[in-house]
Amino acid sequence: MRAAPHPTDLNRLRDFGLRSLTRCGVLEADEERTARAALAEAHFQPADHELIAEGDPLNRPFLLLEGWAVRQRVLSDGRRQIFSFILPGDGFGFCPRQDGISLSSTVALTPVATARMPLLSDALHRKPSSALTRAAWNMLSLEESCLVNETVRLGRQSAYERLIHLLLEFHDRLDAVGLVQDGAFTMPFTQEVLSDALGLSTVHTNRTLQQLRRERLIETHMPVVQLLDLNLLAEIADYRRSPRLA
Amino acid sequence: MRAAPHPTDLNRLRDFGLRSLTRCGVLEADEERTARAALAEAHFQPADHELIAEGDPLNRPFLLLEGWAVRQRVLSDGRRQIFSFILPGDGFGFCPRQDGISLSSTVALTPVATARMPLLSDALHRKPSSALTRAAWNMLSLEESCLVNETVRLGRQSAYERLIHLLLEFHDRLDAVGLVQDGAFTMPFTQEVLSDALGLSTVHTNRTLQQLRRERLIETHMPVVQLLDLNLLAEIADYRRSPRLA
DNA sequence: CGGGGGTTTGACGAACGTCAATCGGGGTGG
DNA sequence: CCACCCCGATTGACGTTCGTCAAACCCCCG
Repeated sequence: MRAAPHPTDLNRLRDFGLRSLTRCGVLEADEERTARAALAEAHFQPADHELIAEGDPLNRPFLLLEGWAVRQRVLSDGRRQIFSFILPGDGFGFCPRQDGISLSSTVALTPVATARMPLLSDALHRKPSSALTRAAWNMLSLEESCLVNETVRLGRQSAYERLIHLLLEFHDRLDAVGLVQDGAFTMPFTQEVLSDALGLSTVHTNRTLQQLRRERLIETHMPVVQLLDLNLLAEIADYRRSPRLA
Repeated sequence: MRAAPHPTDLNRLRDFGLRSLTRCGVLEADEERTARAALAEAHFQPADHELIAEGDPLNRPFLLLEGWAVRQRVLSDGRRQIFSFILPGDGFGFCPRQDGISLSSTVALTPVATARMPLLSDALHRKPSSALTRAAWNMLSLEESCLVNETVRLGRQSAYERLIHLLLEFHDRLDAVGLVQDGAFTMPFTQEVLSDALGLSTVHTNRTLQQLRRERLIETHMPVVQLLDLNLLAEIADYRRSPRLA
């Protein structure tokens, strides 16, 4: 828990949360009431907090309102693979099975604000026409498409391509929730985190970043990254915009 | 289309399909009728047939009754990444969104037998207590856990560990549908396919296979592979049995 | 007997990892 | 205000894993 946040902050977080839930259309009156009530009680956790541990039941849906988190698995000798990033507006902690067990752990990269959102797992089993139901599906579906992108990066792309591809994914996902300005966004974590997502050593990640800067494809004033030529970058990395973000 | 299959064959396939649908419990009477009707019309496709193309709508669920298929993406320069294998008893071609679009293509590795199974996507939106609904969720859920395993292999494991890990996954998944005898199973495709799943060159895959044979960890009489010491293999590759298979 | 696809081999090179030292900036205690 | 410290970024030297290329081999089939 952080220090008590300013009320204005809470309002901003609540509005942000509502926008995430209504991305597929307007909510029913009762849904909106429930959502507002849930969003009124935001939780704040510090960086490195383990939000979900391996083995935890996946029956407590959350909405991430602020900050970054990752889903990762740690091998017995300490190697870590980050396989997905959770960004503001993303849901996590739920799965369509009632008896789902997490096979990975979910960890906050930065201080985060989250809200319990039981609504999300309820929505999964309702009429597919409801806006909330579609929003919940969208979240699961985006997760899968990101996982597929990750396997392609890791399996068949060079370090150079991989890094660009991941940066573009960040750009598009953050852009969809209004967190990009002028091609610039915040990447509030160390190069080690980036390396564990890209399957590279930190040294090599560092050198690849330098190369991108030298070639004037990106500019960094950490933690802010700016992509200088989206189209060129997308071509280099064979990046395909995800229709799930629209 | 292959030559018309022998009726005994059709019966075997139908029974196999029913077992897959009832893995989570007995079906309702009407569900079973619908399933039997669908299974009565098996489709047969040759190897290399593209079952689902990139961009196809994901609204036609199938059940794979026989043979192997993969989901893959091909980069613009021809590099291919296979990110998941579809085995007998697995469902494919559906997704919880109504407007889902496939971002990858699904291709038969061998001649395959499939059955249209609209029942599966209907089930997604029904009461979570139904056996069929749980079976449908199970399929999607297994898919995700396999994707996570794949990213860990590709991102943080050596060629040697990767290969073992994937072989163990094949073993467990095939075992769950009765296609393993004595630790031996059929892997009916070329080393190139294996390489495209492991993110390796065929040459290196070949050498890694040889190493496993030399160390007497596996035996091969292609296309049959036998794993000689499951526990040792699992320890080497940090392999964790998936609870989703039970 | 010839041909073709898949497997195997060897030689070589490139991409990436490891180790260890250095740098740089923000925070902290004196 | 300054010295110190610590963590993360950076650099260099070197090693290893894995990729590439090209040839040979093997087996099945026509």
